[in-house]
Amino acid sequence: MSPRPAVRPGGRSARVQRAVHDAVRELEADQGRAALTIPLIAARAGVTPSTIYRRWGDLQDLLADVAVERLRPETPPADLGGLRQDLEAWAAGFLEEMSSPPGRAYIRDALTGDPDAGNAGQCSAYALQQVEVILSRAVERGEHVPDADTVMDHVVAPMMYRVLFRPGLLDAQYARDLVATLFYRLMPLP
Amino acid sequence: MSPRPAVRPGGRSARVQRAVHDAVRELEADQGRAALTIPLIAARAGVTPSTIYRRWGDLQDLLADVAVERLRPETPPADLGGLRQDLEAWAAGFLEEMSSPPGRAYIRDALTGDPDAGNAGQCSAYALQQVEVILSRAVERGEHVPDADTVMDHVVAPMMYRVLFRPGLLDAQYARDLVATLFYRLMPLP
DNA sequence: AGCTTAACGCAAAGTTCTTGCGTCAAGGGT
DNA sequence: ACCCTTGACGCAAGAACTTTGCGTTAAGCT
Repeated sequence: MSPRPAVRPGGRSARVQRAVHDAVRELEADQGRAALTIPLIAARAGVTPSTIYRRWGDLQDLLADVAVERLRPETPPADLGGLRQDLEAWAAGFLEEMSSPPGRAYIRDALTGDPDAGNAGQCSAYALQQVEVILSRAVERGEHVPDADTVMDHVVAPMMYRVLFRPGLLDAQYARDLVATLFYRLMPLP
Repeated sequence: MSPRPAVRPGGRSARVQRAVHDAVRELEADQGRAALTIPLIAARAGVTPSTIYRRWGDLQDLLADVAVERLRPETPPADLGGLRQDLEAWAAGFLEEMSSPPGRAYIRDALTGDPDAGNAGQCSAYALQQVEVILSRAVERGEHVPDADTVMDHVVAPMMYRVLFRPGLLDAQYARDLVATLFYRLMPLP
């Protein structure tokens, strides 16, 4: 995993981490990402630069840490009463969030400087978890459901691919089309 | 697009670009990516650091430029006589290349520091082009073929998603399984 | 051949990064 | 409740990297 701290999560360390994360978000909003430097962030957070260098390593690692936190879903997927509706709504919201400029920036931050894909893996785990909530609710209703990996491969992956590699080919309908393809062609036969 | 030069592609500029690109690859092989710095690259290439700063901006932009060049396919996809065989072979080779440590590193380099996804878009265009070669050959044979975008969404995208977000879930069989799913479930009905 | 101008080298100034050392406080034990 | 151990922080000096102005070179054009 990346240099996520959490070694001694007590009072002071936690305070520093929060101050630094807040400083990153404030400066990012104020000055834009290109203006971010570690000395600047440290000054805003009220710590010395060397503290950040020691805990996070470099700017990329710090931004990756912040990005993963920002990409964590805040609420479970809405329950609309049926698998198809739940998946469509979740996929549309997910695509909306990920294709926005800040969303794309966070994804790229989470991907960079991360040889073993620890941060990126965490993001994928968040999405997988949301999908599994939707699927297990559908199972309880007695619906036929696809594998979570099938949803990841044929709904989440195409959206993320276009977000990262082919921006401009994205709208809310695309998410619904992928779910439709999942239902009409990829669903296990009942 | 990124600060790719090409403004005055004449003798000297071309020489400098080649020397710098070569220096990046040599140092990357010798010392590892973590050791790369612009002054080091400049020294190896026989230019002054300011030349690199002016032409490429920073290390990320330079690495992205090198990565796109390295990710350009060197040969058209093999013609094995049938769409399914061609796609399976190409997908397996593509996955093999992209999932290798250097492959993943190049992809991440191409993605980073690239707000408008110019470099990443180029990589996707390379893959699309290869797919289109395979598909148009199949059309000439009179085979039924899927859309290129369908192949991108349901074969290329899942592979790239796992390369970036879920390493460890990858083997050559996965590529073949995706092509099999394309054929049995996603193909247009004849 | 001469002209125009993008691109390069050099060097100085500014900023960022690294590192050693002393200090502080979190977590744990007596 | 108090002390002990140790990870984390602040400070400051030194090193490395980045930026920038200016003179020079050579590519592309007429």
